[in-house]
Amino acid sequence: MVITPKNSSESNREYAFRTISENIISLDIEPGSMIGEQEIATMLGLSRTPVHEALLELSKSKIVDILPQKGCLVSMIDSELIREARFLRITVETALVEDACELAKEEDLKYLEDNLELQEFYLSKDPDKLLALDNEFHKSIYRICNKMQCHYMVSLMSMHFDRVRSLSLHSVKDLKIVSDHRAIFEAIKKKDPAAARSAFQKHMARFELDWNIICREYKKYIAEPSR
Amino acid sequence: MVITPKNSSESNREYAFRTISENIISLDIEPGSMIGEQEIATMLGLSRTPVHEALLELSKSKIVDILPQKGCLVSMIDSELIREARFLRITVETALVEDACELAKEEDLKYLEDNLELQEFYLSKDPDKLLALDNEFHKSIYRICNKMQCHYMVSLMSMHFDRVRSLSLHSVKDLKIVSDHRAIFEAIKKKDPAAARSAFQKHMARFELDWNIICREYKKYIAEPSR
DNA sequence: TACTTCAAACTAGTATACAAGTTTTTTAGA
DNA sequence: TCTAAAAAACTTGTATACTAGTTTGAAGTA
Repeated sequence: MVITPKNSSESNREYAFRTISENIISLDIEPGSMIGEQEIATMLGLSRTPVHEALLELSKSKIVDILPQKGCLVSMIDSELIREARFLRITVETALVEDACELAKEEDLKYLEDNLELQEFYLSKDPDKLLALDNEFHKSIYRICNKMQCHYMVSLMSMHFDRVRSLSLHSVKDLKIVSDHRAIFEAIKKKDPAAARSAFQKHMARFELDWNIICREYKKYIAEPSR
Repeated sequence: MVITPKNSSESNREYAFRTISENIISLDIEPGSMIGEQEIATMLGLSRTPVHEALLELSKSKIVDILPQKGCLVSMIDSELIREARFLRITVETALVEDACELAKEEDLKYLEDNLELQEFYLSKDPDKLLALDNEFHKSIYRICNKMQCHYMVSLMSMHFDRVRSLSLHSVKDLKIVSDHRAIFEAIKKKDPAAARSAFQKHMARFELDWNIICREYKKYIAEPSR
């Protein structure tokens, strides 16, 4: 488990939530492993209470499964939940990129452009940095459309998806996501909703290809279909 | 505050969450009022802990606003958050009703039909019962499409919307929602995605009309636009 | 050795106690 | 009476203590 210092602006609960989330997404906490409240509390120098509350929130998205009086199971990579997370993101964000064509102001376009340049810079250098920029790019679309509450809900579910993207960035060589993002950006800049829509859907379709590769390489982390 | 007995299958935290939610949506707890953890804990015969955790979860959807060391504010009716909740529901459920045309089995159609008959029965008799059946109808669409995790996320945000629907059912006389639901059902039964889509969008558009009526009648509960 | 039983060592859920910050009330002073 | 400062009475955040249930492992029995 990777522990970063506590940000002065965050509460103990927020600190615990952020740290656990980061470690689950980065796979520093392995899918299928058990984590104890006391164990994490000790590592973070906190009591059980804020850790308990953080795990409670994480359990809402089923990224962890609290087994009362037993422990806290970090979920295996579950293709059904990833499917749901993808469905939600594709559905919501497809609608958003169309709206963004109308709503994006000059400063919004500037911000997206800056983000894209950083993505291009870090493309082959730092996968984790790229992932953070990717997330920020998508988040900006929500911000442009004044849908930050939706972003919170979608991002909570996206953790299932993010964990796999984390794998993907490290194992899949041929990355097209940055050029995808630029195509989406250009469509928004040209205020062309149809182009934005198709560029976004092309972007999200790419994942289908990667899934087969990931299944092969990380079989041990992938849940058996329950049916 | 209306207190129902604790269901034997639910934990104290779930009991607190359910009770507080129900009272916020039914407006038995007034928008803009302050509620204390201790106060609610005493009413429910619990300690602060499970109540605290329930309020924490509610704060994630911004239906309550926890002010540290001050108290817990039940949010005013906020048109921006309602807009977001509606956007999310319309976007997600429009996609779902299309999919449902393909995925609905005989037993699913049977279940929807039964629900519809109950809706028709309670239409002019019991607004709260009707609201519950309405929610169950929409939830069934998620179930048919295997998207229950999405349902949880959407429903958490929908509380803003639900609170207004609760007003609407009591104050708006001309209710078309049941016939809307039947139109959606018939489209799914005929496996006609285009018809399902348009029936659903017609259903959700209806709310625009009611909003003006609600604003007039319940002005005291509606937040000032912050901008 | 293999199986049972029971106790000890874990787990999370919840109650309580205290810490830290805000609001309200009281009191002192003019 | 009015103002200002201090203290008391609140609030939530967090730590700790206890409860209840699960797992584990050792002791006892065949």
